[in-house]
Amino acid sequence: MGSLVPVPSAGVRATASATRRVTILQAALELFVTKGYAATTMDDLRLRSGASIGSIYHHFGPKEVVAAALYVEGLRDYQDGYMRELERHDDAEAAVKAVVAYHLRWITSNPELAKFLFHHREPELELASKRPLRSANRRFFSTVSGWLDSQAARRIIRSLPRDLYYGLWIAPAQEFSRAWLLGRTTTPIEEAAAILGEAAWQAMRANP
Amino acid sequence: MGSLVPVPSAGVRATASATRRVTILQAALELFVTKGYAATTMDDLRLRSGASIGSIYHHFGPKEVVAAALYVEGLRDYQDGYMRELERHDDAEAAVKAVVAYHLRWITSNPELAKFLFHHREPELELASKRPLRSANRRFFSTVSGWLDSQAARRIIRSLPRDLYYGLWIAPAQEFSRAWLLGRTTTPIEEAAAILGEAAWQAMRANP
Amino acid sequence: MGSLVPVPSAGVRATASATRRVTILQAALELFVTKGYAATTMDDLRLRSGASIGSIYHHFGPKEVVAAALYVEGLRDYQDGYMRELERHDDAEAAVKAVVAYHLRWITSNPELAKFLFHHREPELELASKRPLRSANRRFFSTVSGWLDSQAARRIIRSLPRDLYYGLWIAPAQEFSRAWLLGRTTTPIEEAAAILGEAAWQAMRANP
Amino acid sequence: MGSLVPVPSAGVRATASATRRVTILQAALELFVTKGYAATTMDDLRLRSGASIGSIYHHFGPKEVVAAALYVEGLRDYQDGYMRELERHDDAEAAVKAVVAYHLRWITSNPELAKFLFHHREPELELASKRPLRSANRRFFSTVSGWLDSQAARRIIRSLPRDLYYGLWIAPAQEFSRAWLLGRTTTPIEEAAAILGEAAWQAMRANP
DNA sequence: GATGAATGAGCATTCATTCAT
DNA sequence: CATGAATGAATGCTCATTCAT
Repeated sequence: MGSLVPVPSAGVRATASATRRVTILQAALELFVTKGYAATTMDDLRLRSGASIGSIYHHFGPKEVVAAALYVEGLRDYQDGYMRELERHDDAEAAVKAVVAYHLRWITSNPELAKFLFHHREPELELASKRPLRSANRRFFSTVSGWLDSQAARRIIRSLPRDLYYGLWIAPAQEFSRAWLLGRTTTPIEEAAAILGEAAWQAMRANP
Repeated sequence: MGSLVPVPSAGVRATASATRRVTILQAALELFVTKGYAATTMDDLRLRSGASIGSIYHHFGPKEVVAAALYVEGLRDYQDGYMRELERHDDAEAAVKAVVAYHLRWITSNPELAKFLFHHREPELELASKRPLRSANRRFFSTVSGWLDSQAARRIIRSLPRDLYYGLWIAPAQEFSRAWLLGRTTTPIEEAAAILGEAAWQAMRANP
Repeated sequence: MGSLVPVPSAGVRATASATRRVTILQAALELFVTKGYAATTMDDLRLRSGASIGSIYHHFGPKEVVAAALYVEGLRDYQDGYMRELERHDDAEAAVKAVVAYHLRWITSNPELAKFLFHHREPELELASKRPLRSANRRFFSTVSGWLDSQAARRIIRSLPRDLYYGLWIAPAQEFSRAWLLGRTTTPIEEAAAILGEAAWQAMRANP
Repeated sequence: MGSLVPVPSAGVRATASATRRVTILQAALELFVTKGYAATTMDDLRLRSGASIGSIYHHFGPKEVVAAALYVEGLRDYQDGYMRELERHDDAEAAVKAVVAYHLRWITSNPELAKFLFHHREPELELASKRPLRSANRRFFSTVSGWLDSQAARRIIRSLPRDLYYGLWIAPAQEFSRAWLLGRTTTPIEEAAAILGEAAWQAMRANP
């Protein structure tokens, strides 16, 4: 889950440069999270990854592209898992709770990537990742909205303005994750998942 | 609410330099929010504020300090209003809901400041504001925690791990505000406040 | 000896601003010697002297002028003492040795001023002090050269090219002083004065 | 003697960047001597060396480092020649005089470097060159002191406090060189060398 | 693929100096 | 005489990016 290393398809030899690519992405992730995107220099990246400047440009091009690669690959991984939880559960209650638990699990499994994706929104970065990001987001939001709509149509989940669902469902878990990433929590993840999942369900269920 | 302009006490003339200081802060806020802290140059600030480079440095010093001033003053204003809501209401339910409404109101009244405070966490910035920030945060968290503890002791609010309260209470409203600031909401603020306040109360109240 | 404080002539009240002037000069001396002229800022001077920027400019004008005042007053004091030793002694041997002893005494009595005058030649500074300096130097060199010529004419001191006298006479003591100012000597001043005076005399005396 | 250009070993092509490095050092030397270290800007250096700002920083880093490189390489060359004279001569008298002559020769052969090393002590500069400088100086002083001690032990040279030797030996020649560098001498170097060498020997020899 | 020298626009910051109060 | 806000040219240095080898 959440790996940046593309699993090579059968019969496709993982080339040396695939390794180099991943090494650079790993270094970039650590740096972006520690110092921020704007404050990370290509030279920082050279030192940490061990690749030469020329090599970094060979594999990625401008700094923006390194960040974009990281961003898109991370986001896809997160969103894919999210949508998989929706598919996996026929029962709405189970699905709502499973997503909360998944969110917490993903973040604790990919803490660096989570910090980068969810906490370091530097305005400079937004534009870079536009193209492939839009498509990923569109797919994700239409899937989730579709699921919500169908549940609401069946009176299983409350009919709410769309712009309120996401906050009620994920935001409390998100806030808890933020604190967890900063090392400021004591509650075990499983316990938090149970409480936050239940709260999400109560907030979203249709009234009896 | 949320003004960066210190209201001059009666009989005290607002000095020219107090004006200059505020002008610079206003310009900085707009720029930081639009382009981000790292991408804002001192020359941008000079052009927008009308103050000379020398004058900016005379009043603040390094760029970091300008941002820190903005950050601290904004945060204090937000937190003061939050704590005032707790004092104002004897009834826990009313207080919980009032805080949610306050949060939404503050953000819609101070959209620029809200973006700067809540959405633009650039790692470079964190350190700068440390000293005075810590004390403000300490005061805020101990006040809020104290209130929660006393309500929990009286079995009015659920006994929960501390690290979960904040997410259940404010995070959904926060998420909604984020969307509002990006212009991606359609639900009117008052309606959102009602729904989110009620949801917060249900998530936090002690079970009957 | 070597005081920067002008002794007020009888009946002339030392004004408050004379004090201020001297305070600034003292601060400037310490700073120039510690950090160098170029690296000393007017703000350093303000902080160390306690005078406001405006006040420093009122008393001296540009930074160069502060340095020039220090330089000229210090050099005059040194040269006056030097020439006084020549007048005081009829005997050439006594005069040569007395000057060596005087040099060491002056430097140990005015260590800061000595560092400023003799060790910190920053090219930027030269020009500033030109006018009044030239006249002081001219007077000094013509006096000393006159004395040497008359002694040489009487076959008491060797006839040497003029450009060699100064090195043979003072340079060894100068070198010792440099080490002393850096705290790198152990020999007591009086002992050094005796040895260096004798050596100077042997190097300069006419052969029997 | 005194060349900043590293002589390429046979068969080793002088690389382009070695050339660039030397070009920059040459330009720096001229500028530091003319305007002083503090007053020389990186842009001056760019213009005079023909290298871009980026290239200068690529090869050296901060301005201090350029000066330090110059300083250390120059000092080593001077000290190496000094020590070679001591080795070359078995006879103490010949050695003492040879060193005086060497000093004058070195300075007249490397006038720019000599000005930089011996006359432009700007306090800002001292710290930069510390590390490699200390080791060079330590080696030099222990070699020279060792030589002096052994001569003194054999009663060939006077037993004097260590802190006086250097001044008696070299300082008069140093003072003459200073004047020579300023164009204020008329005596030919060879004549000065003879007189100053003899004077140094008389000041340092053991009494018969 | 890999390397690192070269480039130069761009930026934060400093600082001497002026001048209104 | 004293003060300190205001000014803006000047400066050291950074850094993304290119390209010849």
